[in-house]
Amino acid sequence: MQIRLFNTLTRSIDEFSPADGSNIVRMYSCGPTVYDAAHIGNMRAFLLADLVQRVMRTVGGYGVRWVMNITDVDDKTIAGSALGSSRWLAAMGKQSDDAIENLARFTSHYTKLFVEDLTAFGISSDHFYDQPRATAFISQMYDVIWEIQQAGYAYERDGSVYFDVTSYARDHQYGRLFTIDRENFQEGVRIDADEYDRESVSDFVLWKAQKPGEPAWELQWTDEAGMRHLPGRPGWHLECSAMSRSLLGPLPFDIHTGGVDLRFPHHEDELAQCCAAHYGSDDRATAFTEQSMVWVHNEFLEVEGKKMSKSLNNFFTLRDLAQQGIDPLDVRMAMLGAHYRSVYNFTMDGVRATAAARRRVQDYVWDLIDRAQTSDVRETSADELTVLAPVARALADDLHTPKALAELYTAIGNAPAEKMDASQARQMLVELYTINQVFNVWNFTARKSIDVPQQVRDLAESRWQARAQKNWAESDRLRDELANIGWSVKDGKDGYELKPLEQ
RNA sequence: GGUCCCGUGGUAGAGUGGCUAUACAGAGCUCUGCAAAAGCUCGUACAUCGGUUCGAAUCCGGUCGGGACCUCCA
Repeated sequence: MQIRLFNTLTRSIDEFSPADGSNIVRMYSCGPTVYDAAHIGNMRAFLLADLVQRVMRTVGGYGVRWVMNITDVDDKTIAGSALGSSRWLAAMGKQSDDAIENLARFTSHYTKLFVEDLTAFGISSDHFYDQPRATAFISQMYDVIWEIQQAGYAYERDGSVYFDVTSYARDHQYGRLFTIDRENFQEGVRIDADEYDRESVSDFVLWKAQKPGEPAWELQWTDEAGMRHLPGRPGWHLECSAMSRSLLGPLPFDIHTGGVDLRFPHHEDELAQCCAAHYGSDDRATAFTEQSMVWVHNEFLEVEGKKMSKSLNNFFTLRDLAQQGIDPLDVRMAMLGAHYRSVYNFTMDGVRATAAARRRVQDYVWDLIDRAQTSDVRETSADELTVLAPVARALADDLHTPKALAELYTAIGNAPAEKMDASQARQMLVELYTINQVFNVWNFTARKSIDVPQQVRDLAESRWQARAQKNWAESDRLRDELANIGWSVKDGKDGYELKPLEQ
């Protein structure tokens, strides 16, 4: 099915097709900086990335080569891993004298948490082509810097190397993902000019000089002053340029995802680097200078109508929510209830409502499995869908998950399980299973049989006898007794069903 | 200061010139000894003030409110 996506580069909803004409979508997603556990705002961005790649597979029928970077070197990770840091945890082991090793221990701790969070959030490790760490691609970053220098857009100052935005902007368009008012740039409220000594405030760092005690790698740099080694570490944008072209090249690849805040400066600078490096490389004759054909950005979320912030005490990680008894998959589905390009208002009531809706559909799935007398179902092509075709169409239309869910509920409402025969139920299961390859919030294995203690069985059996004798008082008494020990009983026509009471 | 987005029923959230999305919650009904589940039915919302129009939640302008970006934040 033809997929349409809003592209920040063109500012319009465009029909998607892979740049190289193949059936493989090459996609790069900005991942986390691993200095802390990811909060739900971060998770929304990763969910968008997962949604894109799942829609590409299931609705678009493509194969996907999906890369999500893990940033394991930056100011925060360096500060957190520094000797004597208050953020160093016992779980990270003992600190050594080697700053790079400390950085690696610190970041691998949070990388592990991150991978666990992804799994809990319904994002499958199997779907990744790679989750590269920045520090594993230092030499590829040297190459990018070298090429940018060859193109004439890099200069060194006090041991740091900067990207010369002014020169670049003379030759190429700068401000493609975000309208930049360079006239007013210097009046900006958050310029902290003392941090860098660069020629222009709009220049950004490619290689940041080492400060005492910091982990550092050696960049070999040659200019009019000769060749020297610059101990330092990569600038923020550099890793993404280097890793995306290393793992997804040749450029352009197809889709780049991230949060709206990354449009500028991060993504703007990233694509400028790729473009600049291309002009300094040996194969500049090749036609493409573009990094990615499509750029997809998700809006932010608010919490109870307010910006999420630590000072407002509304700052949540998935782990915080899990401690309050909230299933991460309910959070996933709640987020999918809002379009990715609109601000999503995360509320506790909203998640509870979503949990109820999710459970209702899950019960429907289990009812279908009972009817179909099998849970052995496979994914079908999105083009083969019948009753759920409108769901797939909504997903193909710029990932319109709220509309897709509405269509799903409508379709389910039109097809009650109790009116289906086995083959109808099987067909519906196949369609739901296929759609769930995108949503990934429902379970298609048969309803779990519950271990019922003998004592409970006995009480329930006595109650069934009492009912048969129309001894309603005794029956109700036994129901209360069961409730007291945590079990509910649901009467059917020729039997009853026992379930543990919800906590 | 500059650039830009948004304000919809109790809640969440689509729609974007005429045809009351959808879900959760709520009410009524069917079924049922009762209960639960399931199914059916219902509620007529679009910040505010003006304007354009036969007709506006939808277009235009003002006001109020929330939010984003403007160099390391998803």
